[in-house]
Amino acid sequence: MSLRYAILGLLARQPSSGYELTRKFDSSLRTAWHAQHSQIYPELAKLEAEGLAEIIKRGARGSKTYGLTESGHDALRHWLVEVAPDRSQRNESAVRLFLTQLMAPRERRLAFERDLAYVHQQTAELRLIKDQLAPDEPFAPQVELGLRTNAVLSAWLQEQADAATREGGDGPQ
Amino acid sequence: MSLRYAILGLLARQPSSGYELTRKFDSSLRTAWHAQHSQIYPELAKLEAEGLAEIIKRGARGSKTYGLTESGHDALRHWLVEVAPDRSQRNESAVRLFLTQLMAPRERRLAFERDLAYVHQQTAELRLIKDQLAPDEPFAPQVELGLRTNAVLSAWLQEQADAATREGGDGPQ
DNA sequence: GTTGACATGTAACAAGTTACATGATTGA
DNA sequence: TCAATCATGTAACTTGTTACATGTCAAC
Repeated sequence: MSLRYAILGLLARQPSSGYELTRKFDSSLRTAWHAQHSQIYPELAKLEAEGLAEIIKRGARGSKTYGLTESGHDALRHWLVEVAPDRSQRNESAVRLFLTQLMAPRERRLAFERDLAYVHQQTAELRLIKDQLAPDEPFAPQVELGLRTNAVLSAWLQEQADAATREGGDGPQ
Repeated sequence: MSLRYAILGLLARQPSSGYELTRKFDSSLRTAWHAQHSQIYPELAKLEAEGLAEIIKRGARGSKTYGLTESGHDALRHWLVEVAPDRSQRNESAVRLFLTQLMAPRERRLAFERDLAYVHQQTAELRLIKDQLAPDEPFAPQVELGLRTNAVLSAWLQEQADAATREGGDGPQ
């Protein structure tokens, strides 16, 4: 049911259309939860049918902006405060890291460098977000956590890439 | 298809039964991928039918120990080296962190403390694993990464819990 | 003898992906 | 007018969860 609450949470922060939610799942929620538009639209319809969300504006090109109803806010608060978190994860990159020792040093080095490039790019995006943050923005700590986590990850990946090189990964490049 | 490769990867590290794999998904792979036995047994059957895994031993209580075939090793290597990683994630705890500002200071503080307890417990488990690691164990760097990531996370959670307390979370305990 | 861990499986359902399908609006 | 982006939806399929179902073996 996390998709449902991720949507309720995004709508609580800012009323949005399905299209806008889809982009938010690809940007701000990228590192937390993934969803396609084909999953979002039916869920919005269900939320509306159950009275947790409502259409608050119909705009151009048939767009429908949804906002939370009172019971939507209640359901979200209840989930955040009372429901025990499900700690299970699905993270393919982590599976790959777990299995890197099965690769030859050269392939392993390349895999670490590929991940490093991804983390660097993500860090650049986070820095951009941080610089554009309004001074009263309550979202700053989450950005800070992302930057700190990325710093640790990228240092580790660099160490591992170097170790793989020493083991016979025939040097950088 | 990550489940398939997670299983192939675990079998490459060590031939195992479905029951043993189920426990590994709950322990060593806990922070990367989650799977129940009801998903693992049918997947093992498929892997065998496709010639990627084979039963190498039948033990007590009907247990079947699977190992990789040559083409199983090839499929795994191909995935690790050639297939572009899927970076999308499903992490409910991250969704919750993203939404913490929607809670009142008191509830927020309790949520951070709940997460802190979980991270502390997980850190203790990792330290235990680290101490029991054989000196030649190639898995040590992954444990180290877990410890470093947890250190960053727990420092951040503590800062956030303190901030929530200052905002009106009526003090620890 | 009965509890608990070991061990494997299936069926019904829910969640998520991929592909298909359609149409509006903007800017070059 | 053409391409890109905005905007919503559905259908077929795959993946994952929950619940049901069965049997073995060891220790108490």
